[in-house]
Amino acid sequence: MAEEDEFSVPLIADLYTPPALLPIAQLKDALLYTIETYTVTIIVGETGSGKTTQIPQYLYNAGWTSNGQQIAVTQPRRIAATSVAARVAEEMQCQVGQEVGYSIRFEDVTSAKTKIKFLTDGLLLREMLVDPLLKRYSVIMVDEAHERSLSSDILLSVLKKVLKVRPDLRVVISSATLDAEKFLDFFTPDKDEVGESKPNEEYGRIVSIEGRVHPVEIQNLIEPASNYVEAAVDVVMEIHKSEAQGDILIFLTGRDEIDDAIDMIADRVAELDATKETIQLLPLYAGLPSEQQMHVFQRAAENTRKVIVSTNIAEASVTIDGIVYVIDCGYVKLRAYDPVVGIERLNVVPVSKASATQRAGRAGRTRPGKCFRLYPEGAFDTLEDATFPEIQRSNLAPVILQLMNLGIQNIIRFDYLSNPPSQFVIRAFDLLASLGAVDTYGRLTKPLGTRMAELPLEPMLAKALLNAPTFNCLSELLTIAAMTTLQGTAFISHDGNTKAADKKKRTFAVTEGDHITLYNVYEAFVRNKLQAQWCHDNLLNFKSMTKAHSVRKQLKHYLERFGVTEHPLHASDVLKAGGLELSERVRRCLTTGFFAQAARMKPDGSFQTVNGKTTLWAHPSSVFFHRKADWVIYHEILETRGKIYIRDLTTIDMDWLTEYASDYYKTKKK
DNA sequence: GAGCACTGC
Repeated sequence: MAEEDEFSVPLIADLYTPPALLPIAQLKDALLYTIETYTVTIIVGETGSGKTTQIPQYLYNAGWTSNGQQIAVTQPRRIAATSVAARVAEEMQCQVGQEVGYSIRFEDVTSAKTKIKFLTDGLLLREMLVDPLLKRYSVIMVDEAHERSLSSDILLSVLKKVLKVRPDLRVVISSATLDAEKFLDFFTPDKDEVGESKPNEEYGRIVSIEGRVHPVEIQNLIEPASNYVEAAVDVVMEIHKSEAQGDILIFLTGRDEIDDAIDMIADRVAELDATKETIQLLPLYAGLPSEQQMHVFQRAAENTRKVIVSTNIAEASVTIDGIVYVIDCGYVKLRAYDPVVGIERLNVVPVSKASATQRAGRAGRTRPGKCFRLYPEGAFDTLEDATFPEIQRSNLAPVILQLMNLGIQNIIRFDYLSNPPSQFVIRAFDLLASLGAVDTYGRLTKPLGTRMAELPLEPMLAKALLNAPTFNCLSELLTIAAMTTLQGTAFISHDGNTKAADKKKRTFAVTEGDHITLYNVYEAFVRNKLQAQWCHDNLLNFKSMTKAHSVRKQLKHYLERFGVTEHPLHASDVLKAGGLELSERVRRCLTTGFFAQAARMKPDGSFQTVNGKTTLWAHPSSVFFHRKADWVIYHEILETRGKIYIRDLTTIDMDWLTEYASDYYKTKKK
């Protein structure tokens, strides 16, 4: 499925199939005919079919860009957009940025010559704010639509609307077998909208392209594993003892399980005969610093079998060649949103059939492989066909803002691929109304609501940032907003030494809390000239800090466009701000966005929500994990293993809650 | 008291 979206490693000649030999080449004419004749074409392309790289070239050669329009190909991930653009540019013998280019946040590598443009689906949605009918494109290909990400679902919905006005536009959707029909049904216009000349079956077609992968033999356990980590370790040792050479990829659900499995395998390996083939153990998860992630791509030493123990990141985002054996625990950790309490949870749930199939396929990229599923064969049939769409598991406030800003009036009756539960929509509207982004008629407010929608930030943070000039702390809020988007990745620990990292972190910590601590970290980074070495010495993630720098710059541009700029503090401003200290102004400003996420510390160090119903805990990364506090607001709340953690905390006065959100707290008391 | 599945603008 995601054969092209891998880390940008150099192409290895013997893994590269010349385009003319790909199965898709035989279908070229049929494909072009279908796309020309039908408005929507669903491509069911297996792994290795070459759909992503070849179809845009076919369309280009067939003249779909000769009238000055472009072909857009959307990807769910940045890495995919850049690496596929590089591959296609190479095949077309041009430089990336010429006929073939890509566009992702912070990086637009396109030019006036660009005809084929790869971009993230989220960015294409943003483009629609400027070009609502996407007139610059003749064809839009939405790749990996079966993953059902929030932005690709939304994109497909708005494309359906665009097609009603632009019958000349062609939409190509790449999907897995199981939901091809669903996509086609979705795009087929309702009966009353279709004229005599265009019966439903004339609107779209499904085209299947076989892949070019090796067979993977599936083996199941007879009984369900009582402990799948232990079962996985047993299977690794069994493979190592009795199967031929080849690397092993294990799918587990999280970091703790990965660490446990690695310890257990290491113990078992120590008992082995040292003269025989040995095992190299490699963890893989998103939170791992990227240098360590890169180890999984390195060839193992002589007589060494690589065993990669991974989260779901290896299912589609990271592709590793040379895997011959896959061990699939059958579970995945997924986010679920609880609209009643307003918190997100991370739950371990059974994978879908599509996921299980994709995981197994990871064993057949280089040669025939084997997949060991740690559950009985019959259990497969009980799995869901596809992973629950993200839109049914998420806080919808950002989505709703975005849809409204695209001119969608009726959010409840909007044509979703899968309807989000109405509870989710109601909760999101409540929040947006309390922030002043929508009025009592459910319309986006101007300019506040539209500006919040345009900023690439969550609504609460966007609101606080837009309020910053009032508190004369725009520069500070820009930094804080940029740093909180890093989601805790600023601090790293070399070789798992979290003690040292915590100690370093304390040198930046302040009693006001995490936001101002993060501000101090960024300020120090800038004072030290954005140096990698300085980050390394202070146990900071250089890549993350550089990202914060880009985000800050981008946010600043947005605010300048809105006519909101930083200005020095004049005497009159000081008076307007009540002559308050900077840190208090920052904390008050944050409260104007995050008032709905307030809590009070109890003597035992835990926190309680305003309504007293829920117990929360400071995340261990917070300065309040060790320190005392009274009232705080927090940026993020997440339940994991039955305990609710809050992250990025800042102290406030209780009075500020009613000062800045009197309506919100009045209605809550009722 | 002890942690974060995965993306993206």
